[in-house]
Amino acid sequence: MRRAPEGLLAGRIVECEAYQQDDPASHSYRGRTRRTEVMFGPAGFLYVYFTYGMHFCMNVVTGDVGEGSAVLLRAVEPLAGLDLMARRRARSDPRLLCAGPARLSQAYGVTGAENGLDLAAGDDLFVSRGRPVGDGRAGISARVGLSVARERQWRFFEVGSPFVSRGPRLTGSGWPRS
DNA sequence: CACACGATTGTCT
DNA sequence: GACAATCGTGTGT
Repeated sequence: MRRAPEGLLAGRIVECEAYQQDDPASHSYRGRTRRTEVMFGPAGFLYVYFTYGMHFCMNVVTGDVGEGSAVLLRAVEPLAGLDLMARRRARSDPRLLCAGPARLSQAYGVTGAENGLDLAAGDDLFVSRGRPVGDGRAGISARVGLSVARERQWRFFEVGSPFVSRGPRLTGSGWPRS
């Protein structure tokens, strides 16, 4: 849920990935740096990183203080504020509003300014329990876009949802098996 | 200080 | 499927 001056946004998380410190693919793998500072803080805070010179991606910090773990939010099923999302994304197809970590951040208006935000502190940005993924609809696969640690099946998504991002490119054109 | 690269996306072939 | 866009970050000299 996102409450901003421009309007109210709501969505249901349908895809995410886990990253922890003992994980070559994690930003926290090589220890604490200025960029990964938030990852090593308490759980429930927002870790936003900037990549490819133009994109922001958001994570929810999950571990104990000093640990360096987080969950990357990769896709959301838009529920409210689709018009605002469409304006920010310059696209109106609901399936392309929040399907992908950078698309999601753009639709939600999340940038580096939100890095380190306490998700439990107020109602500007937070995660709450919504409609759960149905029985047998929880997909598991390797994480997307990595060149290392491909053996770790730490991507979780709702099978068949039109709102998830594309599957791992290196494994072919189809969806990974659940 | 120099340099290679990235938890991506959009567009074109 | 291929590739450009675009710059902060981490590493090495």
